[in-house]
Amino acid sequence: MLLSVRPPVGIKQVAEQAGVSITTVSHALNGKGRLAEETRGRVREVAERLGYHPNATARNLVGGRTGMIGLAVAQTPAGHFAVSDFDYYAQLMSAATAAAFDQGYALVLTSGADRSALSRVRMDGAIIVDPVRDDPLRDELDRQRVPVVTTGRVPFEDPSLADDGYWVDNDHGAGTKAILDHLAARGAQRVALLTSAPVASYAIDASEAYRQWCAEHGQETIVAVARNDLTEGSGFEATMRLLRRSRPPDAVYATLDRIALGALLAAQARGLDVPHELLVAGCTDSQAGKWARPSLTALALNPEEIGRTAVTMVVNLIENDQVEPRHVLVPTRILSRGSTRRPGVQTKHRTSARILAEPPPSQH
Amino acid sequence: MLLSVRPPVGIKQVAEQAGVSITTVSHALNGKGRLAEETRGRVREVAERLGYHPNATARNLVGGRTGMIGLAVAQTPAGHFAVSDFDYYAQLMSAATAAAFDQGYALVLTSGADRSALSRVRMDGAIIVDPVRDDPLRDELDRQRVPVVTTGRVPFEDPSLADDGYWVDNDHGAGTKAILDHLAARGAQRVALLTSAPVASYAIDASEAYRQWCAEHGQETIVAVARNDLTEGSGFEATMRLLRRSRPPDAVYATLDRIALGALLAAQARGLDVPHELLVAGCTDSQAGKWARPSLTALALNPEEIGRTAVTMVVNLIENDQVEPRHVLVPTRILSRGSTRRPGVQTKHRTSARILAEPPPSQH
DNA sequence: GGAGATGGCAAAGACGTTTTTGCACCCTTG
DNA sequence: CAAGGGTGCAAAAACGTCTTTGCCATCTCC
Repeated sequence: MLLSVRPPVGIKQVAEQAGVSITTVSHALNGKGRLAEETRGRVREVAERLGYHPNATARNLVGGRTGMIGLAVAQTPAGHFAVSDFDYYAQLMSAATAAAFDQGYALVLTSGADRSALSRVRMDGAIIVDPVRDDPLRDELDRQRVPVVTTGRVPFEDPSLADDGYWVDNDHGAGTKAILDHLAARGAQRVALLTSAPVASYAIDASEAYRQWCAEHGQETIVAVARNDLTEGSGFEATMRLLRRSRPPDAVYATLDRIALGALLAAQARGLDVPHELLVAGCTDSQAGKWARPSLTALALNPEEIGRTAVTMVVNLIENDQVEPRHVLVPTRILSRGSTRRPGVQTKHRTSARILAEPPPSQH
Repeated sequence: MLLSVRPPVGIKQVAEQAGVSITTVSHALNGKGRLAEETRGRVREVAERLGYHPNATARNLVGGRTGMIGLAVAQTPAGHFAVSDFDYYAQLMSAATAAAFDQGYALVLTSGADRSALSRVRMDGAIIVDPVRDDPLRDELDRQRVPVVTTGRVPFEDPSLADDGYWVDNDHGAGTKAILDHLAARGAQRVALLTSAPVASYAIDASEAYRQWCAEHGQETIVAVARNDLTEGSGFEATMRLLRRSRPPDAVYATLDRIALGALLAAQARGLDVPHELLVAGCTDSQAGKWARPSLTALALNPEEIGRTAVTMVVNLIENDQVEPRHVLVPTRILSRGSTRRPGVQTKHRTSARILAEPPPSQH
C-alpha cells in the first residue's frame, strides 16, 4: 500500500482548482451571495470531484453552533444505569437519534454525572433523561446558557414547587389511575403499590396518584419501596414483604417493569397463581414483559414519542430561543396482557389513557 | 426573570481579570510554557471564579481533533433497525459509551446510511456496527482518513477475500459449532439452521460453520432463510416452512434471538413441545429470551466486550495511528436454558465456548 | 563586570470556515 | 449620455483557542 500523504482538501484547494476565490466557493456551496448559476455549478462540480467536505469544526466556530445535542443518560445517587437495562431508555434514545438527525443535529451521548462533559464537547442543547435534583451537569449547562429539556421532571420534595424548566413527561397521574381502575375492574380489592425511591418524578407522581385513588375508592394504601438497584431481585424481595403481611394485597402495580417481573417471580415462589390469585401490572412496556408467562400487563409510556418531542423542543429552543408549550404531557396507554386477564371482564374506558388489546402472537 | 445578557467568558476575560496576557492564561491552564507556579495558581483561580471553560470548538480547530467517536448503528439494504429492536445493540452501545468516556472521548450517534454525517460532525474515529458492503459512510470515512473499526466484518461474497480492515468480532464459527454440539448432546439428530440473508458477516460465518459441522457429523443440511425484517414474525414463518417438511428437523438453531423466539411460537402453533419434541436455540442473549417459556438457550455474544474493545481499538488508531492486533475475536458462551433442557443430559465441553448454567430465577 | 543561560511574558500567526465590505463592470432609465 | 441600480467577485475580518517567536529582565558563572 502506498503511503500517499494526501493533503486534506479544503475550501482553498477547491478555489484554486475552480479558479475562483474562496468566498465564491463558500457562496456557491451554501447558496449565499450573488453568483452566476454557471459559476455555482462549476464550483459545485469541482468540489464534488475533489471530494470536498467543509470542515465541521471551522464551520461551527464561526457559526457558534455545533449541531450537536447532548443526551445525558439516566443516573441516580446510587450510580448510573446502563441504558441497556431498560427497553425504555433504548427506545427513547433510538427515537431521539432519528429525530435529531432529521432536524440536522447529531446526538452525543454523555454521562449525567460528569460536568466536564461540556468542556469536551460543545453542544447546542441537551436532553437530560430522568433528571435528579442538583444535577451538576444541569448546573453547568445553565451557566453556559445551553438550553436543556428534561424527560421527566426534576423531582422536588415539596410538591408545591413545580419544575418550571422545559420538560416532556408522561401523564403519570392519569396513567396510574387508569391502571388502578384496570385492576379494580378485574376484581382487585386491595391494590398494592410497588415503587422505587422517589428520586425521579415518575415515582413521586405514581405514589401521589395512588394515594388519591385509594382515598377516592376507600382503599387502604399498601406501599412497598423496592431496593435502589431496581432489578427483578429487588422487586421479588419487596413483593415477598407484601405477601407475607397478615392481609396481603390481591393486586400489585409496580412503577417499573423489572420490579413487576420480580413480583411475578415472587407470586410464583409463594405458589400464587397470576392472574387468578394475584393481579400484577407494571409501568413501562418491555420485551421481557411481553414474553413473561403470564405476559405482563403494562402501562406503556411511549418513549419514542417522548424522545422525539424532547428533540423537537430543544431544537426549537436552540433555533428560536423559545418553545411553546414549555411542558408537554405524552399520553400513556394500557397494554392489557395475561397478568391481569380474568374471564368475563369488560374493559372500562375511564380515563384519557387508551386501552389496547394485546397484539397477536406472531407480532408480539 | 431578568434578561441578563451575560457575555460568554472566554480566555480574554480571564486574562483581563488576572492581569496577564491570554498566552499566559493558556499556558497556565494547559500546563505548558514556563510560568511561575504562583502565576499558574492565580490564573487557575480566576478561571475557576469566572466559570471559564475553554471553547471546545476553537480548541478542536487548532488541535485538529474533536474528541468524538462516531457510532454508526446497524443498517441493512432493507432499511435500518431501531437500536431498541435488539438488546445486543443497546448493550454494545451502552458499554461503548462508558468506555469512550473513560478514555476522554464522547460517542456521537450517526446513521450509517447517511454519508453527510461527516460534514455535520467531525469525528476522530468511527465504529460501524455490523457493516454491510459498499457502505457509503465507510467510503467517506476512508477518504477523509478517519480511522474506522467495525464490529463484525464486512461480508464479502467470496469467502477467500477477508476483511483486512480493523474489526472486532465474535468467533461465530466456534460458537456455532459449540451450540450445534450442545443440541446434538441433547439428542438432536436433524438440526436445522434458521438464518437471515447474508448481509452481515455473522450470518455467513454461522452458515459456513453449520455446513462444516453437518459434513463432519454426516447430517443433512436443513436451512431456512428468514424474511429480512428479522422479527419474531419472520422467524415464525420460516420455522413453519421447516416444520411442514416431510422430514422436519428435531432441533432449530437461529442466528438471531427474535427469530428463535418466532421458532418457539411456531412450535407452539404446531403443538410441538419444546424442548421434548423440538429443541430451540438462538444467537444473542436477550431479556425476551430469558423470560420466554420455555426460556431460550442462547449463544451469548458479549456485546459489552465488543463495544469496549472497538472503542479501545479506535482510540489507539486515533492516538497512535496503529493498533495490534488488527482483528480481535471475542469468545462466545452458551447460556443453557429451558428450550434445550432434557433430563439426564450431561454438558459436554467440546469447544472453547464456556458453558454456563442458567442463573437462579430471582436473578434472571 | 560581562557573557551566557534562564525565567516570564506579549505579540502574532495559524486552524478552516462564513460573513461583511467594497470594488469594478454592465445595464437600464430619463 | 450621465446617474442609478443591479451583478459578479475578491479581500478582509471574525470565530476562540493554542503555539511559536521573540523580547526583556534577572540570575549565574568565570
